[in-house]
Amino acid sequence: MTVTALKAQTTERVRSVAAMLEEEIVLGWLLPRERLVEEELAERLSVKRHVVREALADLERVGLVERIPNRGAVVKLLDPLEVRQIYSVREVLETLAAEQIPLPVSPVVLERLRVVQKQHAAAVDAADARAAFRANMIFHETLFRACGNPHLVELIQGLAQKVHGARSITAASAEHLTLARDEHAAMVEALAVGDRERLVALCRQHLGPSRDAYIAAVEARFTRQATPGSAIKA
Amino acid sequence: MTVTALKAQTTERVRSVAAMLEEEIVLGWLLPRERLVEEELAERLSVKRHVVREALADLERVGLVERIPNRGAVVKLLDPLEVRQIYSVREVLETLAAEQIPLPVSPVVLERLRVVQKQHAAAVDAADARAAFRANMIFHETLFRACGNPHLVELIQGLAQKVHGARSITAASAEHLTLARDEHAAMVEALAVGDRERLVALCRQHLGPSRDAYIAAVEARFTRQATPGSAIKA
DNA sequence: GTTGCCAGGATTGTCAACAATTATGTCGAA
DNA sequence: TTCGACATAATTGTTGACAATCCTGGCAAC
Repeated sequence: MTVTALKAQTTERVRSVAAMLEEEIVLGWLLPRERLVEEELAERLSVKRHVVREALADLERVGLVERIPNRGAVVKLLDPLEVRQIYSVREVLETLAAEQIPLPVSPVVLERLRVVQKQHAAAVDAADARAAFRANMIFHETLFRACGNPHLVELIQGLAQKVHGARSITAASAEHLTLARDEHAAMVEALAVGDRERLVALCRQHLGPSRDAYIAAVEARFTRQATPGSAIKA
Repeated sequence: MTVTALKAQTTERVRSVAAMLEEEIVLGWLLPRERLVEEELAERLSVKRHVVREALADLERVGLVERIPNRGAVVKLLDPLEVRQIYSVREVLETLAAEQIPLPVSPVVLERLRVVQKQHAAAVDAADARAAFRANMIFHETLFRACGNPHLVELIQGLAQKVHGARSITAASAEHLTLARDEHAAMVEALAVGDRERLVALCRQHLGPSRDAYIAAVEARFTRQATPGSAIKA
């Protein structure tokens, strides 16, 4: 739909391509273990192979993609243990950030959060997974940025990216999206009334569902020797 | 001195070059604000420009280097605020890791730590800054790995890398090196006797000196409008 | 004396072709 | 039929040249 890169400043195009691929992974267009062939992507995204190459290197650094020398890149499949480990660190960091947000929060931040939250809610109600994903990203960035430590925010975002591959399960699920929508609203409210305890609790709760859903999905679908009775279904 | 990359597996060479540059930054060979010209580095390190390019992209993502489109890369100068912010997160994460190390620690880890600690001590006593730097990196990686969460370790290492540029002040200082040496020994001891509280306290203390030294050095040397009486000296 | 402009040089960004490596498929022998 | 060697195809990795961009310094105009 949106032609993001028109005449970007070189390195911007790389970022743009990386972001597009990231979105496709999150939205389930690209599934775990799927091969990412440079030339193919280059043609599809209307950029040169060189750019795709750099973008894939970026995604590898982030942890969304795995690159084997001379064999190419595949979207990385996180095993449940890794997911648990990542989420446990996320919990600590997001809790920490929430605790450090100065209360009462600045009105401008609060207003921005309200706006983004409304956009997210609208996207969820319209079942627009892509818009919901984007609004969700912006919401959390805006929220955690209020803690005042950009490096902490960067870490939180990095960890979120790492499990983006895991989000393809929840990113399209109406149930999860509405839950997230309501939790966002609750967060804004807690922030508005200056209830830190509630805010922190909400942030912690917020992580659980997507983690559990992914672990359940992986254990049901992607493990090889598990679930001996059920053969491949779909 | 050491010809690290002889016939590495492509992507390994990029890592190798990035590591070399990182070392040169830490050891003060490359100073903040110094330009990193691709072709020059390529010739000096006997690799193609392409490899240097990717290595610089790596270092940019890590935060050691700043890259401006069409203008090239410079080693990043962290302002004191950033250093404080990074160290505050480091403190949380390293404390967390130390708290999660299962005690008593496995004998094999303890033995490995002892070996590395001895190497570090030897390097410090021999005033070999490079060897000390390497041993120091390995020591902390070995220590924190024992916490069992690789992603937490990765974050800790990433933050450590970010302030590597800041370490050029302390990495060559005999005073700081001997202090670090003794603290490492104390950590191993605390680990050996299973004294968690002491271990955590040591980890926390361990961070302070280099942070303070860097902030002091930056405020004395690199700020522009400060120190109005003293003109450029060297 | 200051400002604006243009040429020259240095450096990064782009590209397409080529080399190297790995996977795939076929054929023959046991 | 199964196994292994070999040829072939698909894909990544590398290279050098070229284009675009940005800084530098000098010169002229105000």
